Amino acid sequence: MIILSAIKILKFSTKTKCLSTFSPPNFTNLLQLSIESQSLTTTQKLHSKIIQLGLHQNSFIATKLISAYFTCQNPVDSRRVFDAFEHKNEFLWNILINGYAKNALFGESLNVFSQMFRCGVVPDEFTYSSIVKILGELGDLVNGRSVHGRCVRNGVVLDCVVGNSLMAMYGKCGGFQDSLKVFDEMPYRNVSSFNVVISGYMSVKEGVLDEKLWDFVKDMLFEGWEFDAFTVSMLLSLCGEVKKNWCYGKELHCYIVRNGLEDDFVVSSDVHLGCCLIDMYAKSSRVEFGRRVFDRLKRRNVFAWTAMINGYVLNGDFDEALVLFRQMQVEGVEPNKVSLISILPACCSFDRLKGGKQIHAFSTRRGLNHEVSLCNALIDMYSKSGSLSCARRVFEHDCVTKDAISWSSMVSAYSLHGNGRGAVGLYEKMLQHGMKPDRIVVVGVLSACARSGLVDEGFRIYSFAVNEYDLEPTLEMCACIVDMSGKAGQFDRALDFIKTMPMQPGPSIWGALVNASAIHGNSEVHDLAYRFLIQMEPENPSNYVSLSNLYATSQRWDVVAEVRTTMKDRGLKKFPGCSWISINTETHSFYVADKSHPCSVVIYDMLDQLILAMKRDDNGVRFEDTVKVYE
DNA sequence: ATAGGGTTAG
Repeated sequence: MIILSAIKILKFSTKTKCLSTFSPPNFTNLLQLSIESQSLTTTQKLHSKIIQLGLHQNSFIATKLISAYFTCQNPVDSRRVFDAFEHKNEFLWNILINGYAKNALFGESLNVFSQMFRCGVVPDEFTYSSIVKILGELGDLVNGRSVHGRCVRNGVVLDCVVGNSLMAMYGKCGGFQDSLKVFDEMPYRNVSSFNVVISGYMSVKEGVLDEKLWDFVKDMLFEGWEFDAFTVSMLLSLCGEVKKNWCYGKELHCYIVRNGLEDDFVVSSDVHLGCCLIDMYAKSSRVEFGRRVFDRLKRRNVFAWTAMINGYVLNGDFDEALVLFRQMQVEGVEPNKVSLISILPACCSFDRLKGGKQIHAFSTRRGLNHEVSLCNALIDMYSKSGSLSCARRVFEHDCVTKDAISWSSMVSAYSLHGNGRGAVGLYEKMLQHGMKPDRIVVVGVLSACARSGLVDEGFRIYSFAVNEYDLEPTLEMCACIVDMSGKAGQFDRALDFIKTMPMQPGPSIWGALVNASAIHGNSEVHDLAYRFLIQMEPENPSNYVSLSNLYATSQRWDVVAEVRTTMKDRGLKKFPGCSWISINTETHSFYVADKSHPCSVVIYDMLDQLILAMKRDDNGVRFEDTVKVYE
């Protein structure tokens, strides 16, 4: 609409040849409109008019024109305008550097920077802050340091924004200590300086630093600084996590309201903070509070919808997530890659496979199906929905470039489907492709070995990963080994392994052993493992239940009663596990020995027959054939 | 005009 009227003005003025209408300020306004609407054709029309009228040497107009071409992703034309301009000032050079950076042409930006020197133009603080940012984006610590030195020598380091950009650069290049040093030496700081430090603390992401970050934020408040939207959004992202220090999500929300920061997303259309709030509430299991924020947003862009959908998914409300996913499209917001990745876990069960396939088809139509992160989510979805073959198809055909997650998702898919050989085979293939195994894929393949009884394979894979790939063994990896040997009844091997483990065995280790010894009826190992387990986790009801179950199988009812009494004394209650199945959108759930279902008699009868069939299957009769008889 | 913040997969 705006741009249409701009063109109308242009046509009218051309006809009337009224030159006063084209005084420079008007042209800059028109160019500003074409920047805001990112319209290349308007920019080109304005450009030709400007040349016709001989206004292309006007520095205001040239600047806007260069910016306009950059925002229309036409850097070549920006450069043409720049080159044709005769009296270039540093302002114009800076525009060029930034324009290239906005188009991710960082190399060009750096070229312009050195060209500036050759032309005898002195870069100013604007130039330096941009260049430093670019070096940060490139992770170029070497040049970052040398430019820092130059900033010190020519004095621009005293500029607050240059200081902030230097800090950010060091943070992105892994030099957080250097970043703190710059902060300490800054003569003038603003809130952003503090924000950069906070962001640095967060990207280092070590548990120890959490405490220091907390202290830093407290000091910031103590010195009288006020959080701005950037500060709050970063702190909010720490709140959903299970770390004890950061349960301040609600307080931060209050801060937002008190300090008028809510206007950003309720009055204006900057929904950034709103998204952070939705995410924080979702991660704190308070998705309904997030929904209230969502409903109040002035403008719901794809980020907002995705954050809300992801919130419902995280909290297990898959139906509501799917409702919102449809609604966002009805309201004309196009889901992006992240939206699709977020909704996919809502389709991770057999009864939702159809929905998952629809998402897959949708992504293919939008040309997103080769995106590696989306492929990985699809592999996981298909695997959890029971379709190993579809998972494999995505892995082979859609997933053109495979990353560590692609391989590990596919390995886990085989594991989940009880195909240990398939998992091991794929893992080996991954190594042949020159992919370095990480702790997660190793856990995936080891759990596959445990499920399929591939004990020797498992041990071989473990020591190869540790010795040849310098992989630090994790507790989870070790638990897999113990689980694997235990399930195969090789308790000596399991116990030997526990002795040589590089870390203290935790509940997961003893739990695996308790489980395995219960299966094999090995009461000696069971007693040993159980003693450790109870000592470590006296409050976990599952531990007592497993003990009681073990003694129940050997009809030691006296011990069973004793365990139950202990549990009662300690006030522990175990909620029984349950299975469910959805038939025609109705969900039926079953507990152990549950006879409450109206069709209970028929169901148990079928179950007995199936068990019989499976037993017969052991003797070479095909299970599928037997089932067919019952259908 | 320059710096700092958002949704995602094993």
